[in-house]
Amino acid sequence: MTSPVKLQRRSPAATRMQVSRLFHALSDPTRLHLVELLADGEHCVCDLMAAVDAAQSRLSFHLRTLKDAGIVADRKEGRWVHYRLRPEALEEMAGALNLVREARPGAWRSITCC
Amino acid sequence: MTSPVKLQRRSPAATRMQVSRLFHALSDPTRLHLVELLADGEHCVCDLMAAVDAAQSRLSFHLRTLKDAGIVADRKEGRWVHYRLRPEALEEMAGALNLVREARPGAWRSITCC
DNA sequence: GGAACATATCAAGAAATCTTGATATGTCAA
DNA sequence: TTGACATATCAAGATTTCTTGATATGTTCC
Repeated sequence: MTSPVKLQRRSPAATRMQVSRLFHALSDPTRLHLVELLADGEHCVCDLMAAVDAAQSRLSFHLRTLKDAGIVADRKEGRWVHYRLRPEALEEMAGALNLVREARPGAWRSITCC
Repeated sequence: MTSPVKLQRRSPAATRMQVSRLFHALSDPTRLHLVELLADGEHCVCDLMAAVDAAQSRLSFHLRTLKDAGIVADRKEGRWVHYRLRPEALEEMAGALNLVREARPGAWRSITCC
C-alpha cells in the first residue's frame, strides 16, 4: 500500500525549493565528476578519491552534499562505504527540465508590456 | 556559416565547469521561478517583477545570473527589456543529465575495493 | 530641456558554501 | 588488545553568493 501522503500536494514554491536543491548539488565540478563516476554503478569512497583528486575530508563533504540532496545513497560494508546514484533524483531533475523545455521556449515575442 | 570554433574539443574538466555553471544558474528558487515564467515565451522585466515578488535590483541580479550562464537572452526595446529562454542551454543540461541517466545507474554492487 | 520611468550597476553587509587540518568513530588484522 | 585503516565530522578561515539601498543610464513624454 502506498503511504497516505497526498501526491503532488507541494506548493509550487516548495517544489521549486526542492528542485533547486537538486540542481545545487550538481552545481559544482567535483560533484559532477563524482556523479559521472557513479553513472555505471556503485563505487567505494577509495575508488572515488583516487579518481577525483581531492583530499579525504573534501571528498567526504561533497559526497554528503550529494547524499543530503538525495542524489546518491550509500551502503556501509565493513570498514568502507559504497555510493550509488538514486535514479529517482535524476528523473526528478530531468522532469523539471522537460516541463520548461516542452513549452516551446522563445516561441513568441511579447508585445504588450507594463 | 558556422563559426570555426571546434565542437566538443573541451576537456572533460572544462565541460564539467561549464555544465556546473548551468546547474548553478538553476540552483535558486527565484531563478527557477523566472525560468518557469519564461517557458511560454518572452516576458518583459516588469511582468517578471510582478510575478516573482522581488525588489527591482534583486530581480535584475538574478536575471543577470541567468544571462551570464547563457540560460536566457535579452532584447532591448525602447525603455524596457524582454527576456527569453535559450533552448540550447536547456538542451545542454538535459544532455548532461541523460549521459548519467542512460548509464543504468545503480546497476551493480561493487565488490572489489581499495 | 526636464520629469517620470524602466532597468542596470555598484557598494557594503549578510549569509551560504567550500576548503583545510585536526580529531573522532568504527572495523579489521595481527 | 593494539595498531592500521576507511570514513565522517568538526572548527575556523577563505571564498562566493545573495540582498539591500543608492545611484547611474537611457528612454519617453510633456
